[in-house]
Amino acid sequence: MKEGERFCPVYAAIELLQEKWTLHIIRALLEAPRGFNELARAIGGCNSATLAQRLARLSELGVIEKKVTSHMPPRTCYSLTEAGRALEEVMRAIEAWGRRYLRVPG
Amino acid sequence: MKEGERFCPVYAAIELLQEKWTLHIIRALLEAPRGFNELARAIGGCNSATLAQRLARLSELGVIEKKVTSHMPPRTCYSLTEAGRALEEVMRAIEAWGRRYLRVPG
DNA sequence: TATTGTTGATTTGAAAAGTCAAGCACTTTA
DNA sequence: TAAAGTGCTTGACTTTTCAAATCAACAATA
Repeated sequence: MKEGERFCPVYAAIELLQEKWTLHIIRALLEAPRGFNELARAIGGCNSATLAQRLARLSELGVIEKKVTSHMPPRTCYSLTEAGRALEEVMRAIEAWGRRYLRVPG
Repeated sequence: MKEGERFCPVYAAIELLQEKWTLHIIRALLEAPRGFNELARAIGGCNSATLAQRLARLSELGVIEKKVTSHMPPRTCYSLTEAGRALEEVMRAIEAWGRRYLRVPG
């Protein structure tokens, strides 16, 4: 919450997007729906405990959707909801900025 | 780095923006240049140790600029560089998304 | 047939990151 | 004269993230 205790959706959006791995998850899911481990690999090796927590939170907020297609062996599919897909504009802005202003360090 | 060890500017941009407080800092500085404590208050009470570290990193990457106008009593002014100002588009996208999709919880 | 490798998680203890409170040396305000 | 403000730094403490082990069931390999 913060910012004088009244709810600010922009502050809340920033709080959400700045959680570690969240933007990477969005980026990967914008590309294609994925399973749990597949997603972990796609975003560059997030550990499963953190990933599970992020996915739970994003699901709870209605940004992503989880479909279980098999129980044992486990098989799940995570995809973006409409709200999630709307983050494509944020991603595009970040991509454009990164390509324009970030260079290989050293 | 990650993503097969070759440098990906988009991955790097995400890594930068997902550091805690970074987006809040950008947002506050897009509004106006500010001093250290003023900035801490504006973004909702980030502690000084973390803030100092974030500002150092952003400065190093050329996103913000630090000007010392007085040594004792100390007085500094942080502002965005061109690269920093270019993040306005990212902020605008985040703002639009937050207002459209985030509601007061409960 | 037996081993190995998948799948989506959860649990562990240890490492890393972030927070908190105090303090610095000095000016301005009350 | 005292209190409050400036921009940080330091060391102790708490929270978050981490890698590794583990699970049951099946597929593919040896």
